[in-house]
Amino acid sequence: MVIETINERQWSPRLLAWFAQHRRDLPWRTEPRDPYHVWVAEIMLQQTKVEAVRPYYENWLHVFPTMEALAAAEPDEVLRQWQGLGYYSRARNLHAAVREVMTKYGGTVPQTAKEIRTLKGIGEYTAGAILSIAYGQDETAVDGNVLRIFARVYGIARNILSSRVKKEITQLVAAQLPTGKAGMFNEALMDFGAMVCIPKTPHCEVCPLMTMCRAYCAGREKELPIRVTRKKVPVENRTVVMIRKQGAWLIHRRPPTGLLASMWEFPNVPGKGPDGREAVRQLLAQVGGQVAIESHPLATREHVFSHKKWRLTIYAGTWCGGTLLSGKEWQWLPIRAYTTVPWAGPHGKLTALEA
DNA sequence: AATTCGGGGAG
DNA sequence: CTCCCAGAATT
Repeated sequence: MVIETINERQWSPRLLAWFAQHRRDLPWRTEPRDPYHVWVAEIMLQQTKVEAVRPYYENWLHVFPTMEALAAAEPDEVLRQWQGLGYYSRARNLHAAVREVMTKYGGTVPQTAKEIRTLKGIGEYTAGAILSIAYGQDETAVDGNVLRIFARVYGIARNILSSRVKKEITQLVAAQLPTGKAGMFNEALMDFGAMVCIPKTPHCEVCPLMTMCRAYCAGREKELPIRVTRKKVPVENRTVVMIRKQGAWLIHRRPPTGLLASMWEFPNVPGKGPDGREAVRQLLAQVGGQVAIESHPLATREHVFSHKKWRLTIYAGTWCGGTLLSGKEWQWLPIRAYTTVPWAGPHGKLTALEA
């Protein structure tokens, strides 16, 4: 097979040829393209699958066939028609923006990027989509499909969700935009991304760009694109007690394996409030001591790991008696020697609380 | 740059 | 169950 290089190459004709054969017949693609229709479709399609949008779109144009009709509607009625489609700000913004078009632009959807971008709910992508599809302007419309396709074709192994990569891909799209056919190209990318260059398992065997796709040629089409999301880490409440006996703190060495292995910490247990304090008291009883724990926390601290977050509630406590079982995992640490042990995560910083 | 905002279908 | 989808607004 001949491997073609993608840099500097104009491949939009190949995609347009594919589009001519495989273009989806969608209700908002009636000719001539109406700016209002394109607008409604683009808003509904934000983060929403085509099949979910289809019935809503048809109903919408039935209930609000024109911008005049939509502008005249009550907000509750507008929201009612959107009910079930999700992201309800889209409906509120669309309603407000259409009203603005009626009053401020004489009922004509603005034809410049600058003006159309001021309308509520119309961001970078939607502005480009409306201007290119409805008005035939040479504008890019970079959405999730485009980011995925370009990341693969150009072999971009970086986070497509970062603004930097988005900007770079936008430049690549602009360089590829066929003059006078930007709208068609943008729609071709949508269909291509929905039918061939799909997220998980792309259909490379039928792809018209396979010979020039860097990801495919490297056998990495399933590894791209890369999307790094901040998955919310679980929060773990822990109760920490700083126990003093004369000039020393009672500290504990963590297990030799696992999180913060073998590092030293103040006595602590999962949980918070009275239950947490009671759990610490019992823990120390097992070790051989009776302790009294203050009823009010000394401080709270949060510490973020890659996979979890500790929310620490720190109490002061006093050693009331007993003998510490001999062993290597507990010891009394002279206060002035606090820098001599390796502290587990945030525990070292707690020494500042009771200096 | 990170969060929030819905709902549904695919894997 | 997780991921992802024709994103935008807010912080």
